[in-house]
Amino acid sequence: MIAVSEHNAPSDKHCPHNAAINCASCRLSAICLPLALAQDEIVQLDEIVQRGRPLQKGQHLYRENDNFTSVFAVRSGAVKAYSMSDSGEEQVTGFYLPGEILGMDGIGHNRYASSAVAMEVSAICEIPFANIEDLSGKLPNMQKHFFKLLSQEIVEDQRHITLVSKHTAEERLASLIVSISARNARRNLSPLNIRLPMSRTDIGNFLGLTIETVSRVFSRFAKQGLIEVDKKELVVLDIDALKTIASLGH
Amino acid sequence: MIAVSEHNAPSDKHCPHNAAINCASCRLSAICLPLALAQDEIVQLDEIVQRGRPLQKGQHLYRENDNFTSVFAVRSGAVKAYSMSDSGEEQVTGFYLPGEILGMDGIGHNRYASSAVAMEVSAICEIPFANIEDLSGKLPNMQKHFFKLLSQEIVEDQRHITLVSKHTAEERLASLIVSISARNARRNLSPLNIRLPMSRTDIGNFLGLTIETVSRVFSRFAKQGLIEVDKKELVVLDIDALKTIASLGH
DNA sequence: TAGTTTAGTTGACGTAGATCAACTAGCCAG
DNA sequence: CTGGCTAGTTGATCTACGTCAACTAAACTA
Repeated sequence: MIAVSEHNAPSDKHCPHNAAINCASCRLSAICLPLALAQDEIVQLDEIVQRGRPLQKGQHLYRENDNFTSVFAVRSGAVKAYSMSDSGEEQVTGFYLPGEILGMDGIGHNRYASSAVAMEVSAICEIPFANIEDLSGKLPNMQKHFFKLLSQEIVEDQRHITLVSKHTAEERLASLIVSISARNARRNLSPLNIRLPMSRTDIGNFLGLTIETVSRVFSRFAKQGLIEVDKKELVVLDIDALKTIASLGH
Repeated sequence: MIAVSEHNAPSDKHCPHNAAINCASCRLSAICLPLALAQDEIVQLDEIVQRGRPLQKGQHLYRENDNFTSVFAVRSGAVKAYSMSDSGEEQVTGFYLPGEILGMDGIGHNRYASSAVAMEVSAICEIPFANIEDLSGKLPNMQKHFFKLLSQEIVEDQRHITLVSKHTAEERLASLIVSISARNARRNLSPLNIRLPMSRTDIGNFLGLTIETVSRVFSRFAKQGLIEVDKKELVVLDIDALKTIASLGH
């Protein structure tokens, strides 16, 4: 009934898992490499980007404490990053959708600080970091771009701290829905028909809530006519109401 | 009775507020510029670092949405960073002690994402970011150093997310005490005699707790013989117990 | 096609920490 | 020294969310 996913059967040449044999023609480049780079600079970047076989659901891109070698761009599908604390609990640190870049937490100590796993079949671009450093020394725009990417992740993480430490369950979930909706819009997908690639458990973990609370809040939003939910398919009926809830003070 | 602070009366030439007329002789450089730079590279950095008058308590270093120009290193004193959400609540995003660097959240959008205010009289080094970018293009070690700094802040923020979303009040406060103790040790100050530069309100805000809960947990720790507290002076009696509590799963 | 497993929902109840409120101790102004 | 102000402490009560438990429905398998 609700059908949004663009990643179903990797079959023909138009399939996003195989499309985009280079950065210049990749329709995600506007997200992945915003404004920063000139045409000839993109060509240089293109030479260092590696495009592997699609990852199956559940396959890892890297694991916590692996040697840091590369950052990764999601081309299609969806990836979850999570880390394990001393005490053994899992903390989901982020969801990465097409056009988004992950793995930068590994730069600081030459080891990934989190693990990354495909939540569904995903195509990934791998960018060896040594080459980024090289290229950044030569291309000021490239350097600037990665400084920005890192800085933006800091700002997002700090917003997330506010979210989980000062906001109610409803505000947290509304905020996640609004975020995914906006990221869909950025890729020219419907901001109102959303396929959630992650489980309720992952959502709860990410938002600092239990699975039961997530489920209850989904039900409550549905009862209030803000959304329709059917498993992982989500129809947003009143995005403005959700935005209001999301930015409500505590 | 307990006296730890090194920042009392800025008076003579040995006062840390005025000391260190250059990076090479700054006793904090080991924290501020770890390993990365060669001697002659430090000299180049030194030329772009600006050292202003000491900031008085309550004075701002920058404010949220100000144009981003520089990052800052704390030379003495202590600085608090905080941001304001749409809904108007304050979120303390970090405490910065001597040798630590702040302001990097401004790189991403050319505006600071937070405000920074001195919690006590503080001496600050200002490093214009345009110069850092320049120098990073020339000195690979410099570039690498700032990539690392940014990445480490991401990792810390993610740990903080785990702390506030999955840990109890006792675990959060123990974690903060252990962190400040370790940062004291790094500067060759006593890890057990600590002066907390921030108010209970700031601690609570940072940890996602109310001031009352912070107060109660301090009292409980004292009753258990783990610490002695007198206002902002803190004596750690059992650091191992605190470390155990801090890393306890939820 | 029955039987098991896995993901999610819903309800009843318990609890950590928030809220509200009273109180104490410095500390500055006059 | 007195009165008001600010920062912190402590107690009594309330509540949002966690916990525990029962249930439903796909999806997997044998």
